[in-house]
Amino acid sequence: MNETVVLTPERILEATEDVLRRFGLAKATVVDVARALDVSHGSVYRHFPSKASLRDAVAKRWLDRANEPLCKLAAASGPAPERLERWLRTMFAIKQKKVCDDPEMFATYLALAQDAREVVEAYKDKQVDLLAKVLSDGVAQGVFAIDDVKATARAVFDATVRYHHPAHAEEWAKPECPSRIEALISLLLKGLEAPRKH
Amino acid sequence: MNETVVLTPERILEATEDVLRRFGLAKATVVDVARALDVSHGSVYRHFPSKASLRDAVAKRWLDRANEPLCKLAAASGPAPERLERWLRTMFAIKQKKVCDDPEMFATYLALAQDAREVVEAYKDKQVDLLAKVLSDGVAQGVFAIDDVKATARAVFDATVRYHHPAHAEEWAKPECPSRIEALISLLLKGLEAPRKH
DNA sequence: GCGCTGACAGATTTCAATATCTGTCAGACG
DNA sequence: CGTCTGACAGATATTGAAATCTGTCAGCGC
Repeated sequence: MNETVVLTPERILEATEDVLRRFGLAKATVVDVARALDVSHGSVYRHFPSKASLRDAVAKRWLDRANEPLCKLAAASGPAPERLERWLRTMFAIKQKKVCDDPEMFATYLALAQDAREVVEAYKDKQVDLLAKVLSDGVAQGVFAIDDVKATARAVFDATVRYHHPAHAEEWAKPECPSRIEALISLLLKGLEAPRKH
Repeated sequence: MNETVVLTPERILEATEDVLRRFGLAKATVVDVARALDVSHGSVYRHFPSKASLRDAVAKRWLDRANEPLCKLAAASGPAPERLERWLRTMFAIKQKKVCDDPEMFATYLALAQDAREVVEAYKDKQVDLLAKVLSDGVAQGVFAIDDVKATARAVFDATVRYHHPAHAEEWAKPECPSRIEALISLLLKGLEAPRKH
């Protein structure tokens, strides 16, 4: 079965990710991808209409993989404040890990964030939705007092931009970073909390 | 008196600012500055040891001018929450105005922020100090409950990064921006506020 | 037929020669 | 004397010609 290996979008994405990692976003070409797959570059265009769409698809896959732990956390149960804190810290950790371990892919993501809005916007919206889920759980539990959950989820996302937006990546390794994250999270939690009943 | 106009650092800075505005950061050269002043470029190097130091000095002047209204606001009296909100909104407005009215200088500032840390770091520290001043006034007034004023001032500064850091400038013109600022500020104020005594 | 190839036009990138700029300094000029 | 000039070396930027890449498509081979 499969005596001659078929060319699938999946295989192309795999090869593209390899090529990107090997040559970097700036140097990688569609011809390189085709060479890696041992086909003509015309064949690649049969599956993806443009180089940009190929790059976007790779980035989307990468983002989806990165996002998985956050989806799970948002779906979990337990006290909302703890879950929110955990969710935020996990998001920061994922980003920081990526920027260290997979710098070429991170550069790709950064370039994408700059000139191919749609994919990244959708991804952000998804994350805000996850945040909103945790916040509304907190409201249901009576531990958060929030008027407009969606707007507040956005506000939390905006407030933490410094620790998840790639534009600030170079600051994440600094020694004072953890304590600043600490202060930020506790300020935000205090702002979300419902007044205690005693 | 002053029959032959003397070459002062001040005059050089003036001319440099003009040249930057005219040609943009990428194209402006020390030779251009010298030409504008009708001296040889060697003379400019008598007052500034390098092109970078000249650029930094121009940016510092520009930042100081921009900062002035914020200093005044921090020094004012009145209820801290209102002053904090006003201070933040003023900072956002200044940045937004600059990016519209003076795009070349803003580009200079952006480039500076990327590769000449010191000047910009000092400027940020100053702003955090101003914020801390307002917060500690609020503590004195009994309207803010804050453990570590300095750390909280940093947290507020970090939380609002999206609306004052040049990396996010392109988002400031979007229509949903004001309502997101609204949500962010009210979340932060809620986090700072002392529990009401009734 | 279906999927792939390879040649092609136009756009983009590379590369090396050339020009310009940065930063220095010995000496002119007042 | 102190300030400024202008020539200089090395670094950086510009330029335009050649190479490469992107995206298309007619036609080959299974």
